[in-house]
Amino acid sequence: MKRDSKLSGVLHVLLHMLGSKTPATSEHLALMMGTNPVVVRRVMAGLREQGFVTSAKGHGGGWLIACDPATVTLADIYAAVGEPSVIAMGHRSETPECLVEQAVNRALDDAFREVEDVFAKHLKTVTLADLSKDFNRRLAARGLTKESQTHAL
Amino acid sequence: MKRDSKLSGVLHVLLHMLGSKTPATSEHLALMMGTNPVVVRRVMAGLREQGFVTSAKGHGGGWLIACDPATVTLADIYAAVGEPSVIAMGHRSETPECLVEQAVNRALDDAFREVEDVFAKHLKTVTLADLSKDFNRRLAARGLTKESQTHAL
DNA sequence: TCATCATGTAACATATAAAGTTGCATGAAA
DNA sequence: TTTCATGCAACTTTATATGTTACATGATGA
Repeated sequence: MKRDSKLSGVLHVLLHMLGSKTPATSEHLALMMGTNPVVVRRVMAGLREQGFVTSAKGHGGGWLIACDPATVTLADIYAAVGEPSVIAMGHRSETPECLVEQAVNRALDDAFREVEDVFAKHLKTVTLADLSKDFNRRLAARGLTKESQTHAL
Repeated sequence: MKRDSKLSGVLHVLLHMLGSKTPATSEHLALMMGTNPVVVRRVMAGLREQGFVTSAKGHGGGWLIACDPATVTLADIYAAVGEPSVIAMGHRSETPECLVEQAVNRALDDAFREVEDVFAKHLKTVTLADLSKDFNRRLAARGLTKESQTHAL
């Protein structure tokens, strides 16, 4: 299966935007993410609906963070991008007549539910600010400033 | 992403085979699974390598269970089919230079690792015999015998 | 006012991976 | 020696995430 990278991508973009007072254009963000501006808009649209970012058209327009990174968790962002399934496995039939398959589905669903549960709980424990802190640790370890990193994309 | 249904499929097949003293052909099993005999052989090959089933060519040939269902867990079967990743999400870049992306990858990897761990542990707690028991409960609930179900595919 | 810039979005194209299919080789049983 | 079954490689199909094009909408500033 081709893996969904929306959560990864949007987190990347959000972290680059953190602290910036000037709007970032989709094109600028797309360059950072190594993708297309339309893809950025698509995924950011979900965040805008939830009020985590704002967008503005025209000259000087673009995207701005509109939330407190210390209170927004990865679970919130995950929800905002549509909660793409974490699970890469499925059943051969979702509503089988065969009782054997029903038993199999049941057993696997138990496991899948547990997995989704653990994933959701984990995401709730990490805030955007936590990610930012980790990023700054990495910067410091290289003896760089936030600006030098930002400007290098 | 298209979901991997190898584990689901092979469990279905195994449960149908449980208790049978006569070999089941790939074609027969494929009919049960609603798929192609070659697909059955492909996925059963992994089980054979691990010694969970045997196969025989020629007249009266086919597949037979070669393990004790009470001691083989879903984790064993999962391993035998090649441990397809449970996780449907990924990073935009596996080895990013960007420190922001490194921080994001790290955070998500933590979650992914936990998920895989939980999944593996869960599978270890369920044996083929457990599945079979659940199947028989379902049969009884319908007032059927094992034979009537088997013959109806 | 109008040229420019940026988002909004639909429609279409591409890429990737799982599953399905075909064809033929191999070997066992009748 | 014919038939039946697996073994397996190569190819096709399908699903879905991502990328791309094109154009509408609306804001800014000269």
